[in-house]
Amino acid sequence: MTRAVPRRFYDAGALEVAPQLLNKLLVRRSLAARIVEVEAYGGADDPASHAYRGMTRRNSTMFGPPGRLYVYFTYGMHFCANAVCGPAGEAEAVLLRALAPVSGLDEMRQGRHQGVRRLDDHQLTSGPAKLCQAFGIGADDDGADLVTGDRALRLVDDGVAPPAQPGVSGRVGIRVAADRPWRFWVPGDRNVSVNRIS
DNA sequence: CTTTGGATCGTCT
DNA sequence: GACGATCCAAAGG
Repeated sequence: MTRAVPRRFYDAGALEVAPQLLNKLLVRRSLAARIVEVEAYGGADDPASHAYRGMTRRNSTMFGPPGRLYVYFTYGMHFCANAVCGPAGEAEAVLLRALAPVSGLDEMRQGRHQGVRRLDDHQLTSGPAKLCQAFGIGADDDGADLVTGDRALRLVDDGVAPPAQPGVSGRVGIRVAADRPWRFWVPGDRNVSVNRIS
């Protein structure tokens, strides 16, 4: 059975919500994929967070109510997506780093028409920018409500529990506070983006 | 197999 | 004006 993830799920801080997000499903129309890797980002207390230096036009969704999607543009060509957590104003969020495709693989493959070579299933959503390409997530989806599905993006629970003992490591791709063990993944899943442990 | 560099531009200093 | 919560292809061992 499948049920929507309720608003109160996001009330806790990002560090608490992040591992609970593992094995939940991201759904958009006929597309569905299981969350297998995430990272927690704090607010004013986390130097690696976009919210560290206060609210700006770019990060304002982080400062809003929980349960919404914070989408940002980076490296001149990539989007990444986060689930906003905690009370409004705290500006905490969980970055979706990797998914395991469940349905709609052909459409995901189309969204990711990059090079000429054929992509294996486990390469469709195995990275924060890749999963946005596969799901067609862009600037228009910043602020999307994951509970009401106002942009067709929802998080649902199909009964698969989060792993009792998730993989844990420092966060990827940041320079400051990289030692905080705030990255979590489903052990053994082939879609996890980085397999180095540190 | 690992390492490196290019792409590409909105955001903040 | 510098730099990213990245990805990919090409070069190197």
